Amino acid sequence: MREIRTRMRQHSAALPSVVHFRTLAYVNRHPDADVSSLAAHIGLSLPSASKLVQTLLDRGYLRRQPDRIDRRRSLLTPTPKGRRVVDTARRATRDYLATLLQDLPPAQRATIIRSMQTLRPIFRAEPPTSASKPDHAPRRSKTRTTAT
Amino acid sequence: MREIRTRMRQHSAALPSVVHFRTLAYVNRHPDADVSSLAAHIGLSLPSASKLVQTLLDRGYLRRQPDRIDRRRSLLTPTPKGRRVVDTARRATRDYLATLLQDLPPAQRATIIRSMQTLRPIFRAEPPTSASKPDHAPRRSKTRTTAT
DNA sequence: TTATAATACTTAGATTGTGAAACGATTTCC
DNA sequence: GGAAATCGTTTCACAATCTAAGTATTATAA
Repeated sequence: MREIRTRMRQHSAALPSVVHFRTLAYVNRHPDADVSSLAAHIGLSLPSASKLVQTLLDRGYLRRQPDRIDRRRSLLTPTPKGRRVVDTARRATRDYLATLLQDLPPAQRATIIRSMQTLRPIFRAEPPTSASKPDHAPRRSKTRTTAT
Repeated sequence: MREIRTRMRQHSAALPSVVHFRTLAYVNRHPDADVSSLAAHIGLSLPSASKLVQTLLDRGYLRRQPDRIDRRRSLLTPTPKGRRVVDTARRATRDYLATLLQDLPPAQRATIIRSMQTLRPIFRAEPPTSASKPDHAPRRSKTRTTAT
């Protein structure tokens, strides 16, 4: 499973860091994303998320617009370029996995598929317990919500 | 699967970063570990690995001894404390997963187990392609073996 | 209505982790 | 025995992160 991520990174070309990629993936999936929710999702402090957004913005992966209703918020949306990066990486990963599994006898593939179907809802449901999915964020402070 | 890691980190208490944890896990599993092989495994440059080792050494997780045969090498071994950290995290993760899956009907659990047995050798075998399993290492240089 | 508090974000400064380059020590090869 | 390769550390610069402090906006309440 670790290899899945490695692959994703290898194919995401211009996007250096995991954090960058996760940010784009999140923004892709959440049309109402703002800086705070991003910070929570990535497991980053708000200032860090703010700078992260700024860099991604500078590099043309992201757009930032003030929310019309609450003008304190910055709404985040991917640019076409940003969307392309995520799509490409996803596709590459899928292809890689397909290659890896293509020689398995159909029965075993079926078993795997059934397992995944069982596991998906379980892992989808659980994460809330572990706060805001702070996968790659050490968070050293006393305010730490999650990691370490 | 991401959650597995999150959990491991949550329970590893005093060990802040993923890199630190992976380092200890590697050293635990490879009695002949030296700085270079660690760097390769973690996907870090040699200088970074060297510093990483120094920190872990300062914090009492690791020992470093010159190799008797080749005195250029520094052999790395975990201290009891380092071993404990890995063991504890592993156990906690296992318990967590067990809890998560305990309510599944036995048939489904069996399916998952069979899947894992199928997948394990595949993922064990593949990684070489992606160089030295550089999971969490962006590696910005031209010498980059993997990431970005 | 206006003042106070809370929220969303940004900026500033310090710390840490990383890599490249350069160096020292040791081993290998000719 | 000497050149080349290997292993590791040190030095320096840069990027990412955090905390603390500041700004702007919205919510609350007197």
